Amino acid sequence: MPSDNPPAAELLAWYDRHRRDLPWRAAPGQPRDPYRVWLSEVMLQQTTVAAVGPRFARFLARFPSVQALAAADWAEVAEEWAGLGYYARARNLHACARAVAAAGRFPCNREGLAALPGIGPYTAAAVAAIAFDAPLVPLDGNVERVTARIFRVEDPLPGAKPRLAELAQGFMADGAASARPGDFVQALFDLGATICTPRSPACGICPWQGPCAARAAGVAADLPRKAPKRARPLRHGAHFLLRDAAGRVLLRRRPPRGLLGGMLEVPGTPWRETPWAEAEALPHAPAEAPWRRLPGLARHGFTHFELEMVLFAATLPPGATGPEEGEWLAEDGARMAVPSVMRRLLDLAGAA
DNA sequence: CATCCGTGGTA
DNA sequence: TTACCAAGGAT
Repeated sequence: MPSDNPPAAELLAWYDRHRRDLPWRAAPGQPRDPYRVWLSEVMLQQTTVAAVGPRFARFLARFPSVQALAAADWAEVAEEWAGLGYYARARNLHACARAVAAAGRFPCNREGLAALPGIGPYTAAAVAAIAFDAPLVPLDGNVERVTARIFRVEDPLPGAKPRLAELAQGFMADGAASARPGDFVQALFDLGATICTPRSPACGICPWQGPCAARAAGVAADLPRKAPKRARPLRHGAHFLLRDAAGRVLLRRRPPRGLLGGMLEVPGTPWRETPWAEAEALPHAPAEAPWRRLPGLARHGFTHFELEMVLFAATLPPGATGPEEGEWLAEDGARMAVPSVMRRLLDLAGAA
C-alpha cells in the first residue's frame, strides 16, 4: 500500500539536515566500505552508539581490513572485543572475516550475506542496503518502533515482528526511498534514535508527525507493546585471584562456547543459586596457596541472571611452581583483556 | 518459537 | 535501586 506510506522524501530531507555524524558513516555521496559497514553493524547489535563509538575506531586501527582481521589470532580478537559483551559476536566476526578473506570480497546481496556467520536477517539487510544500496529495510529496534507508531500496530512484540517487517519494507516502495536506500534506512535509524525514542518521543519536531497514526491517537509513547520479561534469578560464585612475585595475575581461557565463551576469566567456582561456603569453594582454587577472603562482594548483571561473587586472593610464594594451566598477565593488562564481569573482580582486589 | 547470550546508560 | 533498553543471532 504505497499510498498509505509516509513520504520518504520528507524523511530524507530531514536526514540531510540532521544526520548524526558517526565514525562508521561515509561522508554524503562518498562510497561505503563494506568492511566498515559490516563491522559497525555487528558491534551495534544490542549495543548503544555511545558504547560502540570509541571501540569502533580502536578496532579498526588494530584490524584495518577484513584480511587483517582474518589473519589475526583469536586471542587478539578476544582482547579487542573484551568489555563489549555478547562474545559470540566476536567469534562469529572472526569466522566471517576468514570466510570473506578466502572468498576475496563481501557478498553484495542479502542472501549471500545471510549465509555468513553472525549475519542474520537484520544485519544482512542492513549491510546490503547501506554498503550496496539494495532496496531493503532492515528491521531493528528503531524501525520496529517507528513502524509500530506510524501504522499504530497494537499487537505486542515479538509476535508482531513479521507484520512490522512487511510494513517497514513497504516504505521502500516510495521512489524517493529506493533512489537512496542506504540513506533512507539510516534516516529511519536516526529518526528512531533521536526523535521517535522509546520513552518520550519528540513528536512535535518529527518529520513524519503528519501521517503518524499513533501520534494522532495520542498513544505514540505506548508503542510498540512488548511481552513482559521474566525476573532474573540471583546466582553466586567464588573466585580466586592468584598473583605471582612480579604482581601478575593468573587468568584462564573459558570454553569456546556458551557464556563468555573463549574469553579470559579469573578462576573460580561454577555459578549456582546457593552461596558458596569457604570450605566447599576452596577445592575450585587454581593452586594451593594461603587464600584470604577479601571483604565485600562483586555484583554483575547478565541478561538472564544476576551474579554475586566473593573473592579470595593469594600470592604465590617466590620459587613456588604455579598452575600449569592459565596465563599470567600484568594487572592493568588483565583489566583490559577480560569481560566486564571479571574486571569487577580485579577492581574489588585493587580496592582491598 | 523460546531461551541463551553482556554491558553500560538512563528514568 | 530497580527496570528498561540498545543498528540481534544462534540454537
